[in-house]
Amino acid sequence: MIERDTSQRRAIRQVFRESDRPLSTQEVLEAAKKIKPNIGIATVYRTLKLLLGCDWLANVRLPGEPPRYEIADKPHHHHFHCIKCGRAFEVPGSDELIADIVPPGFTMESHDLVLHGRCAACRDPHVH
Amino acid sequence: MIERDTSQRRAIRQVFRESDRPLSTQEVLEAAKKIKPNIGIATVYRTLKLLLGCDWLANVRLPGEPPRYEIADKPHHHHFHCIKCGRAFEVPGSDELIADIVPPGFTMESHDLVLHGRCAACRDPHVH
DNA sequence: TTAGCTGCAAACAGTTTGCATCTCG
DNA sequence: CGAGATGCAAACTGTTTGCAGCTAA
Repeated sequence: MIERDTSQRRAIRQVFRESDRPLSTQEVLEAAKKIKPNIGIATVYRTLKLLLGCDWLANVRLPGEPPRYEIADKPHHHHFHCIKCGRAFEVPGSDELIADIVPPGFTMESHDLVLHGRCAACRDPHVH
Repeated sequence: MIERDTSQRRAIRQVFRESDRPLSTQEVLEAAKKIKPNIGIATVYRTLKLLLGCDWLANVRLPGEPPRYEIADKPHHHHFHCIKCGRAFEVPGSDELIADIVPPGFTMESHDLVLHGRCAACRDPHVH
């Protein structure tokens, strides 16, 4: 799927390897610019699509948020979306709980669970 | 919150009252045009925002899908998104289970849970 | 009558695409 | 050298906003 190993593509993969949370397109662009200063947004979009297509990246879609991306080989987990700083975090998955609520006759193949609240850094409700 | 009862706003509320499923912006526009043919898309957006603000409408956001809206008076529930027919269904909420996985230091205020799979009508994997 | 609402079109924001140039292999 | 990748800017799509005219109360 990946045809050539260019410095731009190397920079984008490095950005994801060094991140512990899912990144939006803009976050990828900004981080990649620190490695390859004149990389363009079109290259970010094209590379994200490429890395999704070969399953090197996975799409993280929080309802109502622009799409984010993370390396695809992570173990199953859910996401926590901070309502103050807007960042997304990983939280451990617990699946048996969810299987119980599938209605009779329905077959569940996957699920998305997103928690909304304040992350540890934004926990004080008096500060904003 | 609603200041005036105009024919456009009446048309949009009628559309939701007569729908048994969440509607996207375009679906609202098309249905409202049957009642008020020259209603504009800007009025739809403005009215949806207004009806969300006064909690007459609720936002139904399935990850990766355009936003939909439904009348807000429904009890807490999750959605099951059928990967074959694309329809969204309600499933009962089960909240205590989810509180357990919030990481230390984080504060959860709400959550979104979407199940993906086949509904009872689409359960046979050989048919498509 | 008049504050608030509407339709239109222009403005915006996020994403994709066309193209001349560049570069990996 | 040449196919494929890049950066730029223009094109697109979905949503918001400015404004002159309209309408509910």
